[in-house]
Amino acid sequence: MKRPTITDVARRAGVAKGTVSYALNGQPGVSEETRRRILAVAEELGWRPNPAARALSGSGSQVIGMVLARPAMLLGVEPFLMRLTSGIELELSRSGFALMLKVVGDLDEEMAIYRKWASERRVDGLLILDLRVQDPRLELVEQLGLPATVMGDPRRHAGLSVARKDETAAMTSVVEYLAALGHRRIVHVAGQREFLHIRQRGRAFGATLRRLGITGTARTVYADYTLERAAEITRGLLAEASPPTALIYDNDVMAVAGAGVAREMGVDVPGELSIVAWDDSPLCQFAYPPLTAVSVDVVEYGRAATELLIGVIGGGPAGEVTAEPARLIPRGTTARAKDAPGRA
Amino acid sequence: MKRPTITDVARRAGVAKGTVSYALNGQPGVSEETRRRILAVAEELGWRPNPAARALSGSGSQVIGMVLARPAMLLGVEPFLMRLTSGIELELSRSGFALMLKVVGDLDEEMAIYRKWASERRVDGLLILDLRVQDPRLELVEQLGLPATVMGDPRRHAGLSVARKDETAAMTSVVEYLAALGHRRIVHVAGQREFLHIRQRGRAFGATLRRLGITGTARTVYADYTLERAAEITRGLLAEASPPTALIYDNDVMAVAGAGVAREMGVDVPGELSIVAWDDSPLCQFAYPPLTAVSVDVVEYGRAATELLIGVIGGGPAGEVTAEPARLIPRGTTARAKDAPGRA
DNA sequence: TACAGTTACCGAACCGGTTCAGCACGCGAG
DNA sequence: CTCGCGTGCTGAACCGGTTCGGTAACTGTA
Repeated sequence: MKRPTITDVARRAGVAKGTVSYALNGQPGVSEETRRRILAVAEELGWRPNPAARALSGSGSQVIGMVLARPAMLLGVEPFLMRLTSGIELELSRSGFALMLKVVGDLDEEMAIYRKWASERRVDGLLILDLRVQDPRLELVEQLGLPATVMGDPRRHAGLSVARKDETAAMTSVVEYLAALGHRRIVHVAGQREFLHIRQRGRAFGATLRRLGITGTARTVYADYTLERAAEITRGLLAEASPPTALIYDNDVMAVAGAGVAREMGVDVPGELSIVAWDDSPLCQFAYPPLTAVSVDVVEYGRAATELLIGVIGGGPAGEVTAEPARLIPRGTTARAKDAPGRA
Repeated sequence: MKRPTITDVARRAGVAKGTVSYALNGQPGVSEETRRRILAVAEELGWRPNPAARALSGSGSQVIGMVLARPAMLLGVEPFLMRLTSGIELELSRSGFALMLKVVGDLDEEMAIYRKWASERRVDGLLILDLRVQDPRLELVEQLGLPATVMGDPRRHAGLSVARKDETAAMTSVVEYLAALGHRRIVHVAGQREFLHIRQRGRAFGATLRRLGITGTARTVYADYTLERAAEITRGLLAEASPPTALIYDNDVMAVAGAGVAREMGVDVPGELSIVAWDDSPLCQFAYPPLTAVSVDVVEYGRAATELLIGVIGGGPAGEVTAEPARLIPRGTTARAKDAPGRA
C-alpha cells in the first residue's frame, strides 16, 4: 500500500538506486535498453518522485512564490490579480511547478517572507508584483540569490528578469484619444502613488498633455485604489466651478464607482463626462453604460513572466519580455466633449 | 556563508544532533539548562529548519493546498475568492503553514492535482471549495487520506471537517424582506446549478415563497455566473408581459450587470425593480445606486475553515464550524413594490 | 549497599532522492 | 596481445532533519 520509492524500482528492475535516478532524469550513463526497462517498472509501480527528497539533495523545490502585500480590503476589488494568476498557472502546469501564495499587510512583512522562504529553501524563485518607485525588494532578492521576475518596468533591476508593460504608450494613447474627442479638462484618478506603474502613467499623462498643448485643469490625483477615495475625489472634481470633462481611472472598479458618483450628481455619462477605465474586465463590458477601457492581456503577461522565471531557475540567463501593447476599447462612457470646439 | 544546520548547532552547543532536535521542538528528554543553551546557540547562529528535511523524515510539509476549478474567465469577477484567501492567510500565518494554490479548468483536473499532491506529499491538507451537488472530490480525498475542510454544507462528508454557511437562512431572510416590501414577482438569478450552495439557495427561495403563499412568476433561473448570461436573462425577464419586481443575484457583479440592463431598458431601480446582490463588496457600496446586498464575513469564514484544517492536520478530530449568519444590508436598490397592495 | 527506575543524553538508522568515485567489461589501436 | 579508453553500472556518501534503542549517571527504596 505504501508508495513505491526509487529503491523499490531499483530492486524490481534489478539495478542500483543510482542507475534508476539517472534513468528517470534522462541523464547519460544508462544504456537505452536499461533505461526503457527502468521506465517501464517505474510506470508499472506508479512511482512518483518525492519533492522533499529531491529538495533535500540539492535540487530545487519546484515551487515558485508570490507575495501580495496589500491591505485585505483592497484585495477583493482587483480582477487583475486573479487573471494574472490564471496566466501564471498556465505556465506552471507545463513545467510541473507549483505556486506558493502569501498575502501580507505591507512591504516589510513581504520582505520577511522572502528571507524566510530563502533560508528555508521553500521556493526556487519569486514573482515580484506591484513594483514601488524605490523598491527595496529588488536589492533584497538579489542579495538572497533567489531567481525572480520583476513585473513592471524598473530603472535598476539588479540582474533580475523583467516582464515589462508599457504604461507610457498606453497612457499616451488614452490621452490622445480623449484629446481627439475634444477633451481639454482631463483628470487622471490614479492608484497609489507608491506604485511605479502608477507613477509612470502619471508621468506619461502629464507629458502627453504638454505635448498636445493642453494645460490648466488637467492633472493627476492619487486615490490610493480604495473606492472611498475614488468616489470622494470624483465628487470633488465634479463639484468644481469648471469640472473636468473626462476622467481616467486606474482600475475598473474605481471607474464604476466614479460613474456612479457622476450619475448621483446628475452628470450625464458620456454626455457631459467621459470615463476611461484601466484594466478591462467583464465588469466593464456589462456595467451600464459599458465602460471604455484599456485592455491588457493580463493572462498572457502572467504566463510570459512565469516562463521567464522558470527559465532562470533552470539555469538560463535573466531575460526580459514586454507585454503586448495595451489596446483602448471604446465603449459607452466616452464621447465628444460637450464644450469641444468644432472640428478644425 | 552557508546556512547553519542542526549539526552545526549541535557541535557548537557540544551535544548530539538528536538532542538539538528534541530541544528545538520542545520535546521532553532534555534538561531545562541544556535546552536553553541549545536555543541560544540556534538563535545566535540564525538556524532555521529546513522544511524539505522535515518533510522527508515523516513530518508534514507545513503546506495546505487549495485548487480552484473555474474557467479563467470567471476567476476575475469574484471578490469572494480574494477575501477568502485573506482569511485563510490570517490563520496560516499564526501556524507557520503556507498555501499552495492551483488554478485548473475543471473538476477532473482538480482531482488529478489532489492525487498528485497526495502521492508527492506536497501538502498536509486541503481546503475544498465550490462544493458540487454530487461531489466526487469528497470520496477521493477521504480515500487519499488527506485531511480536508469542506467549505459548504454537504449531506455526506466522509469524516472530513466542514465549514458551513447557512445559505438557507440567508435566502429566507432575503425573500422575507422582499415580500415585506410587497414584492410578489421575484426571480432568483442564480449561479451555476452544479454548485451545492446555489442549489441550497434555490431550494430555500422556493420554500420560503411557498410558505408565504407567493406563487406564480417567482422562480429561480440559472445563469452560470457569467455576466453574459446574467445580462441576457435579465433582459428576457424584464421584457416579459408581467416582469418581476424584484431580482436576487447570486453575486455582486451579476447584480451590477443586471442593474445596468434595467437602466438600459428604462426600468427604474429601485422604483420599478428591486435588486439584491449576494456577497457584499466595496463594489456594492460604490455602485450607483448602492446595492442592497447579503453580507457574509468571508474573511472570518476562511480563517475558521483553515483553523479547523490545521487542527485536523495536528492530529485533532474532524470538526465543524458554522459561519456567522449572513446579514442583509439594505441600500439603494430595494424599495416598496410599485404594485404592492397598501399596508394591511 | 544493592537494585530498580528515571533522567538526560548519545549514536545511529532512516526518510528518498542525487551524485560521485570506482570498477568491470568490451573494443579499437598499436 | 596489451594497453588505454569509453561505456554502463554499482555502492556509498550525502542532503538535514526525526526518532528510537541504548547507556551512564543519578535518585529513591528496601
